[in-house]
Amino acid sequence: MSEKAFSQKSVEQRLRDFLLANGLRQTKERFAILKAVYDMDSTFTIEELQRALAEMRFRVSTATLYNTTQLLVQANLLIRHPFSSQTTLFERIADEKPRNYQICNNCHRITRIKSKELMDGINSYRPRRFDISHRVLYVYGICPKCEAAMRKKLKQLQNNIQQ
Amino acid sequence: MSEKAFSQKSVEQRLRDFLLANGLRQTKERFAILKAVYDMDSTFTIEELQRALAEMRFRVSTATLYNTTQLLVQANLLIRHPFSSQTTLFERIADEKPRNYQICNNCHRITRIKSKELMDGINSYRPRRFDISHRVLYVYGICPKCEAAMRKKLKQLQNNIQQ
DNA sequence: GTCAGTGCAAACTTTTTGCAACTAC
DNA sequence: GTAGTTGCAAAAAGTTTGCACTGAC
Repeated sequence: MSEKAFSQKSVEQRLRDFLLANGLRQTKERFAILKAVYDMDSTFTIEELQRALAEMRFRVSTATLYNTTQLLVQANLLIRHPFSSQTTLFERIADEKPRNYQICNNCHRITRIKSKELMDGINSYRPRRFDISHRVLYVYGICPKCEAAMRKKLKQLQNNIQQ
Repeated sequence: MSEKAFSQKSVEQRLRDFLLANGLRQTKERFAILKAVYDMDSTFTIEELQRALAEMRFRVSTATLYNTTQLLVQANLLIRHPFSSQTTLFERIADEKPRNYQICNNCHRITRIKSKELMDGINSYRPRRFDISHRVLYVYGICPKCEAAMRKKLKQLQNNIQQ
């Protein structure tokens, strides 16, 4: 599915189309998981997704969750994130929202970048033979908090040497 | 370490400085691993790094590899990638090289994007209170190969329905 | 009725941890 | 000498797999 077609259909319809196009079945699990995914408002893990479904009184096995999230990623309804070390983080694909993140190398805190200029800069890239679903930018560095902490530490060390 | 200071020092010197600034020891393991990392020319896993070190006749434990890669990431000498599901992929930080990747949602093939315009668009973002080490852009979508395959599949399906 | 999809549990892979031994400072 | 580091092995965490059962088509 191309980027432009995004907001024109409901996510349920998009899933239906995807399943049909690929000869896959329309199971209640898949739609329940889709709903749960779109009820989450930030990034989430498989485990959190399972808890959310449990609160909806919908039990699904872990295996199905793994299968289905993979499927939703393929259907461009879900995005799979890098940040964390062990666990995979997911996030629903919510149309126009810019997906630009700032990540601290030290404390690993993640913040969204809201810069129209940056967004435009990224969106200006339009390859000919590659049907883009979405773009994600990660800006790594040291956040102000950690920077201050490091500076302080270094200063202490220098004082120790001088003594 | 700020972006500008990048190419001015050798990687060994940068590691030395980082260790000093943080009161950490200068062990032969850390420098051997750094060398191995900078001898790799593409992305690599922990396991591949261990093999590379073995070829250098340098044995290190897995635990040390995990510790040290984490340390190198903090020192802005190494970057930790998202792509793969299970295994973490690493890549050395090699200065000016653009880190813009195109990833197929279907076959997961990764290609580097070489677009000066895009690079400039991304680099124009300069936050005030965040010391950037590097930027990574991931452009997700469907590659031409998979697009063709999907189109074919859909066509076949439609033919089946018509029969 | 058939076969894709699901649940369950076991297996597997990757990463982390605890502790004794080592070594940079 | 004394911590910070390392190696080893065991444990933990996350993900995948095999198989029997279920339900979408």
